[in-house]
Amino acid sequence: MDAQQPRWLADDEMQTWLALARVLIRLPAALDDQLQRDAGISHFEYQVLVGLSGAPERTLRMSSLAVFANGSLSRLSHVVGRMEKAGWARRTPDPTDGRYTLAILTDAGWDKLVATAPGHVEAVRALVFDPLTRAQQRQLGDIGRRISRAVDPAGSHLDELST
Amino acid sequence: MDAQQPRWLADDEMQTWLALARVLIRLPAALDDQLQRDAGISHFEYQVLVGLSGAPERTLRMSSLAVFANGSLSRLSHVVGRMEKAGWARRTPDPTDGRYTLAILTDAGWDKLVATAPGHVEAVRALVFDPLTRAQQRQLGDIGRRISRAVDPAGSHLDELST
DNA sequence: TTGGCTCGGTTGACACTTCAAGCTAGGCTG
DNA sequence: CAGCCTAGCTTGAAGTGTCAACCGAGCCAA
Repeated sequence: MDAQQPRWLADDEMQTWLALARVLIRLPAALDDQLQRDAGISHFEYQVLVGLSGAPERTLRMSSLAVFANGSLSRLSHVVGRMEKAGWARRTPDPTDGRYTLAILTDAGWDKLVATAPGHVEAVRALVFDPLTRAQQRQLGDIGRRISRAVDPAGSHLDELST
Repeated sequence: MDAQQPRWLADDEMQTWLALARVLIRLPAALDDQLQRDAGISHFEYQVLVGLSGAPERTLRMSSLAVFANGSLSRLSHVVGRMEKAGWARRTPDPTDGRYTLAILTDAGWDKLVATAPGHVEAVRALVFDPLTRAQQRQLGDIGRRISRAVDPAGSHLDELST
């Protein structure tokens, strides 16, 4: 690193940041790969399945589902469109307020999730939890919530959500 | 969560995983936004600039650069193509072995990085380091390296790299 | 030296995300 | 109750990453 190098981080911070940056890139890619390989779906689609499966009537408004799945409404609309073609979901206007659209998980969608979830959970365990001590697992939760709060002060209380 | 819900994680693990999942999605997005807004470049392009800036002669083989920037050779090729048009880099066959291509940072590219880095470092500090205690910062480094190693046992020793 | 092999790199087609514009239902204001 | 406004959602176009096929330089074996 030469003398004109723009101001950067202290050495130990740099090591931490490099490790984190690698995780930020590689971990989602690895999880996506596992889902793609074993189930032919993206992590985002998986989150949509999980979101709907945990909701009453297996039904959620598109806008709520978008928040849950951490994506834009536009992206969700495209994806649910594809999932409708696959027979995993269907859409219908909210009878109580026609401005909303309800996304509903079909039985086929439920079956898809049941078939997919164990393998994915296994991958999360293998890549995230198993390499860490119990103490580190707890630390990671706290650290994640703190960073979350810094990134998006408004939405981070959603961390308390159930599945 | 109803009784037929597919097997999932224990409650505390679930909380940790949800927090981490949020970070995995939102933190890169936030950092990308900052770079896009302030400098009009993606995080990947930024990494390319950093990689070249720290190399001898500000020059690196495409394949080494791809590893450093955590991306595929194909992606790098497209991106360096765009950066060449912007005048930030140029390419030339390696004189010592024509099979390799050398990517070289131009003065304009160097200037671009110098103009961009401080703001980006600031964002990393604000979103990652500031919300954590010193102890957590150290923990995060260790945790990151462990997960890194689990995700990609081959490449994770690169964590020891300097910029 | 010539033919085949390996591998770094490029290219073009396809898929997906994003962005901006548009549509429609319901609320609100006159 | 008529017209406007807001907001949820959809849609099509444009940009970007991925994938697979391809190209060409050097190596090696016959």
